[in-house]
Amino acid sequence: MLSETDTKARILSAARQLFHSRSYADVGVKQICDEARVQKGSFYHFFPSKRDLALAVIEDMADDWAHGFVAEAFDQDLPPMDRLDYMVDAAYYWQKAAKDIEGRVRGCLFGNLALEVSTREEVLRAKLMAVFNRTKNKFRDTLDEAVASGALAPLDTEHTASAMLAYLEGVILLAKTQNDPEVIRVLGPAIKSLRIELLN
Amino acid sequence: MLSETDTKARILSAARQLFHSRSYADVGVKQICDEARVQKGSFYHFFPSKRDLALAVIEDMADDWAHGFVAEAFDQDLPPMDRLDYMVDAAYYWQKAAKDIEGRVRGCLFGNLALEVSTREEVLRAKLMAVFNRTKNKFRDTLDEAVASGALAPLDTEHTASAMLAYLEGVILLAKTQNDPEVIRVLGPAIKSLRIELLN
DNA sequence: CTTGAACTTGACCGACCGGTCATCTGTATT
DNA sequence: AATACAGATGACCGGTCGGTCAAGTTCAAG
Repeated sequence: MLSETDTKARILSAARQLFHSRSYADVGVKQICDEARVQKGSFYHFFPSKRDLALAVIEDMADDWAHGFVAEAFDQDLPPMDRLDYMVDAAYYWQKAAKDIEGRVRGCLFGNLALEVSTREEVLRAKLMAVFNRTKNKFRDTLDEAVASGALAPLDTEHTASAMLAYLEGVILLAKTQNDPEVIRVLGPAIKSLRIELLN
Repeated sequence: MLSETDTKARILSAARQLFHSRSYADVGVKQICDEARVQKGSFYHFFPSKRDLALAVIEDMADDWAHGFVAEAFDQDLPPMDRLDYMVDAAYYWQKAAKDIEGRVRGCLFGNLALEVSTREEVLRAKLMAVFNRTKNKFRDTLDEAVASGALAPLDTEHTASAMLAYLEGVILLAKTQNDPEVIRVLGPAIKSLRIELLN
């Protein structure tokens, strides 16, 4: 037993790709199945609904993301503030690669989905919020470390971390709207200038 | 002559509302027609396609927006840097109103559409980019004025303006994902801390 | 009173939507 | 060899999609 064909993985991979370069509502289950060389019935054997597939795609991507370049960017061996630049660089190169290959800046899958489905799929919204929260915590830990080491003057690390995440998403949004990854390279580094002061 | 029924206006209004609280792909022409109390055929008398409707909605909204609170926020009588706070406040109250009424933070219509359709509707992407560009120019003019008056140390106003717009969109994205307008109130004011230095 | 254009109506189109299901196959356990 | 179950198949479902169209209706200009 142990089943383990790669069918489920193929579906996830195809769905991720299609959701990312088009959108959730614009991609049908049929297209995903064709792309993954799988039959409709097989699809519904693994996923009870399209929504559940999206949920799985988000989880899948969040894992890859967390163990991929987020892990690299937030490498403990890097000076804290350098990690922010690393994060921006990674975003730039990733979007640039997509543009070179597909001709389109695809933006951030999480950001894309968040704006598209938040108002009508509560489960997905909550999941995406959790992903953002985890990322924010990475930023916050980095800022805490920078403050502790004296590389950064004390500030409200929790909220500044949120602000930085927001800025990164905003910059990627603008890059996608202009279909130009250079936007990220030009605007990205300013993430380090964001500050939210401590109250009291 | 001069036709002038309000049919077209009703369609635009219904479409704006529906696109904003759901999404472009998720709202059908039929639903828009029902909401506007108009027949399908009438719809296609005024708009050659759904895409053209979206284009008109964006233009329509951009006008209201420009003559509405953007005009107020960028009021020449306000001290330049105060205009930024005004802009953030306006975003906050607007999203809060939506949340109080519909129970959902709807986010920015332009940002929502930009992430949803940029990769597959070039015309819409270009239009949205133009709207963002005009807004960025408002920011830039404000920063130029602030620098001229000595309220702000010299910096790259063009790029800082873009950064501020990106940040605002990012903050709204986060607020929508958390379905909580307070995010805007907490993170918003940090828009003034963003800086992109002049080269050389 | 007629013309013609602006506008409205609602039936209709083929394609596709998300989802279901009975049936079959392949394989691991008994 | 018999059982059982995960997985795969493809036809099928009602409904909706964006869009079309021929046939009205309304009304101002000639």
